[in-house]
Amino acid sequence: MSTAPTVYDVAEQSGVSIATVSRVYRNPDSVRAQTRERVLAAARELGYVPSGNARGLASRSTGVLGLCFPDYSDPDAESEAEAGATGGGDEADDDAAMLYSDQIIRGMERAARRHGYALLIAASLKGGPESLVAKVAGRVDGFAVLARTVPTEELEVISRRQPVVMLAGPRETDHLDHLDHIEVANADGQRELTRHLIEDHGLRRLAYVGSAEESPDVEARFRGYVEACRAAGIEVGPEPDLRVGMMTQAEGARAADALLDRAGERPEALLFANDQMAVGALHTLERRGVRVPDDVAVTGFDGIALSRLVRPALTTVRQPMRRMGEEAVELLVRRLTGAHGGDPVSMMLPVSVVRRGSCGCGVAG
Amino acid sequence: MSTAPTVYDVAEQSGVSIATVSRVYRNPDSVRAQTRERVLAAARELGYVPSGNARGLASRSTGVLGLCFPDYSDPDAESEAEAGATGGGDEADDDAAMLYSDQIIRGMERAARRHGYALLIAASLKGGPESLVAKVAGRVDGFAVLARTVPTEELEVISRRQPVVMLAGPRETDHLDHLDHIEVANADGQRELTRHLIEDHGLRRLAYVGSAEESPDVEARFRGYVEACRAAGIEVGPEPDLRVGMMTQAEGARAADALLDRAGERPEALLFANDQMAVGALHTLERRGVRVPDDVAVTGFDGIALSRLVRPALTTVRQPMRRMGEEAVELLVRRLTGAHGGDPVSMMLPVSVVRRGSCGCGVAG
DNA sequence: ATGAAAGCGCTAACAC
DNA sequence: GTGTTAGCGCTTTCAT
Repeated sequence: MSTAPTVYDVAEQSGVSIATVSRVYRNPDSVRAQTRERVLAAARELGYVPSGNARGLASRSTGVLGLCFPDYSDPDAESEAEAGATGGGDEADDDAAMLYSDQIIRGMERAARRHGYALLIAASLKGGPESLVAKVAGRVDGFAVLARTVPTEELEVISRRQPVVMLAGPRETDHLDHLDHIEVANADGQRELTRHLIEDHGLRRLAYVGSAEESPDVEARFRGYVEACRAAGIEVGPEPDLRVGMMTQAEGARAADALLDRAGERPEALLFANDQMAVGALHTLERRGVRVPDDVAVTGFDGIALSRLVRPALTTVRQPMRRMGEEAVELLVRRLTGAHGGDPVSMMLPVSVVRRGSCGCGVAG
Repeated sequence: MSTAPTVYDVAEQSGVSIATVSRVYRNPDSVRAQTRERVLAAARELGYVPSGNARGLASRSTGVLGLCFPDYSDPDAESEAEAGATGGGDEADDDAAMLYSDQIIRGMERAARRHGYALLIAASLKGGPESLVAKVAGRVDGFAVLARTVPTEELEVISRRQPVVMLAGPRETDHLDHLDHIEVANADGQRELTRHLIEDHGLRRLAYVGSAEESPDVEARFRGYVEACRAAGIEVGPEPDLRVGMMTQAEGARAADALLDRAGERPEALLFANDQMAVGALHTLERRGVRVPDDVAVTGFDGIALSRLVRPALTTVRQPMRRMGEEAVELLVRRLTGAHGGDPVSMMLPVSVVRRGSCGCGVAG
């Protein structure tokens, strides 16, 4: 790979100045047709491709939007799902491993495309002072970050310089007032799902499995659960019945074991703060010969693809991740085109309860 | 948004030279700890974020890999699938709309992440002389292109300057000898699927629906079909029984109509060159009261998520799109790290036949 | 319509 | 260890 040709090479080859070469690419109409052709011909011949970097540097804009997300590689989701959650070994399926972040990527890509932007995606990796965000931030016109991917303070700094929209997580009123923010109605969803279990299925002994890590989303879900219980006159403590470390299938499986082995009456329903745990629990339950939903109902949260593939299919709350990605782009684009003033936008996306077999509803899906 | 701070600002603020600031970020250990802290502190205070563009320009490398793909927005796939292919209206599902390209993106993202690269994705959009590739090419260290996304000659030019791997499509021996290339075993897959229909289900009156556009992949599939027929002593012409324009659900539906309305005996099996058409056909067949697979078998190709969701589930050939994305990155990374010499690599990924309801096999999935 | 020249913010030799 | 000095390839006034 010899050294790449530059504007200078093209200029020389076509007998014009570098300014003209530049114009040919940026604003073709400002150059006489004949000149333009000469330049284009030379460019073709030399194999000239404008350097995006040089361009970005000189023009301070890249035409690229970004997305940073945590390195969510849940080994379970990526392997177990592929190993065939449907029972058919040959059904090993990429789709089942579709993650959260993949849906957001899809949404952002589509929306970015509509607006003529490309999308730069990067998952966090541990690294020096040069964190992930910095890498992305330095290469895009604006970007979205999944909550808790990067230190808040870092975002604080960066968002002073370019549009940033925070995805999920709560609005952090403390420092990040100038950040746009999109979240989903976690509490609403979990409340409605819980209400469904209580009122429609007549269940009253419920157990909730949350997370040990600080996660505003997960806390909001628990809050919704509590609200629904109280509204129905069911007593609940201020804490989930169980908190697990990772919200993975493995932990969910363990959680189910723990809950069933507890002294006292067995719960009629196990509510998990996400689908992965619920799926893990399903495995445990099957292994122990506990029937779902007859002996115990199980519910998740998220609406990942896997939730529909397991048997029984998982009743859950679907988060509009794709839509979130789209809205993120819309927000960024609006900021970049100077729309809505300095006031930070904050939106909450509605979720929907998906009733499937694991709570005792029909066999849809 | 005031103007962003630069190395100069940080240097001044911390009383060092810009070179030192640069070192702190690129090679922290080459700077005395104390100095480093001062610099980092200043950076934090000023809200300094290194410019990826300036960096790329100066160092001629970006740490980013790219992917260009066609603007495949099949309106059917994106809307009809979401409208609930499963019958449950509430099952509106993002997953069903998972495209081809989304799987490749997933694969590339995972692999890129492992190697410390970010991924830049861009779908083609009509544009001036400044085509899509140029935009991507100018911002990445190397990239993958889905076949037929960009003019061959353009690729020819660019691939002289940076690693490019072509996805799908045949190797173009004419001009693009220095391009790496990954394709899937289209012919093998269609041949095996056809053999299955003939030998295992005893069907002999088959009809093949291909595409009118030039597509080497689609042609290879047809070739596999022909081979299987001939091997079984079934006569077939040199052309598909029908060629449609777009390979969309709508066209597939129309194709089914056309085939059923033809004079002569009704075919026992309808083989489509992709899943989307097959799904469209399923709709038509149901509308007309033709039972699948009892009256006629239907098969697709690709293994998109939707294929498993329709009823009956579609028998198809699964392409390892995700794996393709991963391999693409591996190839690019190897090139970038100077591995395997100038000789272009070409690999063919195996596919697998997925037997489901639409051909008369079990009810898996 | 086209050219000249001054950066854009950073890296990379090379000195010290 | 740290500073100096050239660029990297392009955009962009400002002239002409």
